[in-house]
Amino acid sequence: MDPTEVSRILVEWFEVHGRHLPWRPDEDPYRIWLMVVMLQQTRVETVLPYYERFVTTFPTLPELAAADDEAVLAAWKGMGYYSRARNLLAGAREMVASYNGRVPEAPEALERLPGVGRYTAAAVASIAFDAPAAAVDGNVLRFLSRFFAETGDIGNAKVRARLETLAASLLPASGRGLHNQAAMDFGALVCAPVPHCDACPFAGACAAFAQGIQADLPKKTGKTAPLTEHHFVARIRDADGRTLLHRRPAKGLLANFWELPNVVQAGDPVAAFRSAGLDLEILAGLGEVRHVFTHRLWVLHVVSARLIRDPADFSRYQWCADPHEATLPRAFSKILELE
DNA sequence: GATCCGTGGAA
DNA sequence: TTTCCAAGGAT
Repeated sequence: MDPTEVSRILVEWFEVHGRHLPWRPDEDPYRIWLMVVMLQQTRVETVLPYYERFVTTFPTLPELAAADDEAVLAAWKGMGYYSRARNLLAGAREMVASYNGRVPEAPEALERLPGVGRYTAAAVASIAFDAPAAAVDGNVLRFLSRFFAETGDIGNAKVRARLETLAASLLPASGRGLHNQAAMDFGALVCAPVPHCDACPFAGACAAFAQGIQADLPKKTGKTAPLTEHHFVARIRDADGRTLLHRRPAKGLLANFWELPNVVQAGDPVAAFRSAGLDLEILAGLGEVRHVFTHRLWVLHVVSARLIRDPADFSRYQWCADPHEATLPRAFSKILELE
């Protein structure tokens, strides 16, 4: 099938069946950049309400650039991968400092911004400026690997390069943003992990379908199972009913977020917390909470407790009257729901 | 290249 | 219940 024909069919499919995101061709590149970043590893349905909330809080690029870290994270709260929010803020400030407060048009310039990789640069440049760049995300990789019967591992760099070349060969002479959106949405809705070949306009041209191997593609290496970690978590309240919170380290998992005090499970809770500098009287067991991250499974053994004396260094602690109002990560808000 | 970084929906 | 994995990027 001719590349022009492939693109035409994709765009026609998109016009009828596609999920049109809340932007217009002439809309603010800032909003397109924001949306594309939010969509990284996150489903469209999940993103939409967050997007509305975020652009209401930060309607323009200069307003985002002028915000502080806390406000941006608060607007992002609940979407996960929080480095995206920090990079967004850093990127906005860089655009103000180096690009006259505008989103740069060239994919190469975009890719130099924090949090913008090859895919995001191509998506923003094509959608906002009709740049000739192919946006190759997971959906497109799936569609291409099936359409061309690429049986190599899509995690392999050479295989990836082949598929990116094929993606570029499908780009139309104009309307690249529409083409890219169509290809991604087609991969999400039709050429899905479980493919809907009965509803696919390419069934007669798809090399994998011809061989009956479409369900086995794309090939990818198995991921390692998440590491299981057991923690004691303490719901510690003072005489006024306030809950003790602890600020996580500045780097790593859930960096800088407030959490309920917790320690790796070792021996009994009293000894484990004491080795972390907390002298507690355990009042009761509150149950168990499980939380899965991409590469980690937390099994949280929750107790209620009373603080016998303040920790020597209280700088990373605070008493909180209403922890439901704090920006606690999901793993810890689950614990508040135990009671 | 391998690992880290969240969360929630679907099968 | 478990498993997969989604409009990926940084290190």
